[in-house]
Amino acid sequence: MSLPRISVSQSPESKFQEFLRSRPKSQRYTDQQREMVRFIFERHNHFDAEQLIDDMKRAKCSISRATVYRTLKKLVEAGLLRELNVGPRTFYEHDYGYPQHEHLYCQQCQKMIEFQADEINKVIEQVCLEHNFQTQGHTFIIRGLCSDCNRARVNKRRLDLI
Amino acid sequence: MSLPRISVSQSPESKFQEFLRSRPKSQRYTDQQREMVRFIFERHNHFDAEQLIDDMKRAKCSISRATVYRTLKKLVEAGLLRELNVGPRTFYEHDYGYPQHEHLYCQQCQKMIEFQADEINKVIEQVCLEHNFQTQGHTFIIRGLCSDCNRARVNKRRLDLI
DNA sequence: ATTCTTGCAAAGCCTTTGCAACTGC
DNA sequence: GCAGTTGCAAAGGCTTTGCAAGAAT
Repeated sequence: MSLPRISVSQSPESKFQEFLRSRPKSQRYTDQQREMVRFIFERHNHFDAEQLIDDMKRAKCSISRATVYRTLKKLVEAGLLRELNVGPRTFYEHDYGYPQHEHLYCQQCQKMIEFQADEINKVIEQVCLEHNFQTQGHTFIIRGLCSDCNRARVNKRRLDLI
Repeated sequence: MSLPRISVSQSPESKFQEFLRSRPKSQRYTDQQREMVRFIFERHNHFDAEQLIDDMKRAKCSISRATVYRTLKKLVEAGLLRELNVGPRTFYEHDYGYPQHEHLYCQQCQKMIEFQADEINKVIEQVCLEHNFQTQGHTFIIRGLCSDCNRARVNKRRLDLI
């Protein structure tokens, strides 16, 4: 959507298959999982489990709530999706084939805006070194009002004053 | 605990009282709230609602689960506490009287380590400028293994090899 | 006296789980 | 055919809420 894709050698689907095969107890790639992976990687956006279930239902995909939750978990493990905790909600977004980035989150319209900032990685590296901490991931979210919502608010205030 | 307090002119208690009085519909400062504010600000740590309820119960404070949840919300609004979303869980920590900082979160032992990094603020400032975004707060959490857990893991691996 | 707060228990959300039927390998 | 997966519905956490009784101003 906003950032350029990274070119990757495998399709998300085959990468997931490979992941499943590589598990200690080899796992199976089912029709439901295939449908779900395709559905998710045909779009790029941020979603949570319930939204995905609704969207897939609307698109006439036949998959149960339980399977969606189970498969989301596997997709995160497989490195295809990234979990994002905004407030108490868990969102998901593409990880595989998409560059590292952070988020602006509009508390008004719930929009997520992606941005890249290399300085972040330097900070992480340095702090981890200092604290002898072995990083496995990070979350950086800036909350506030996006430009649209901000403009709308200013205009409203202006009207209120008349 | 790890960072130096900031000197503040008011006690958390009176700051909260002032906040309550200043509300559109003036709100009341009750015994339960007083007990809770004192309990929280006597220590410095990260906690979630359920932990707090347990701890207060153990300390023989009489306050109901519902009131704890209601009061936590007010304390955040009042600027006394800060919400922290780690995974799907909501933690709280002192905000009033405590300097800005970010967190390392050990996924093994759940420890929270605080650190300060001014560069973060520069990044925020610049990104917000670029996107015409009005910031209201941010979350920056680095997840991984703390030095203790890391050492334990390395030792375990060493033993496994013998 | 009025209006806000409390405590309780019930309801709500989101997520996980036990189990019998089913399906990929 | 075996082992892993599905769908269902029930159960689990955590949080919110309706309401009658109680407390602050």
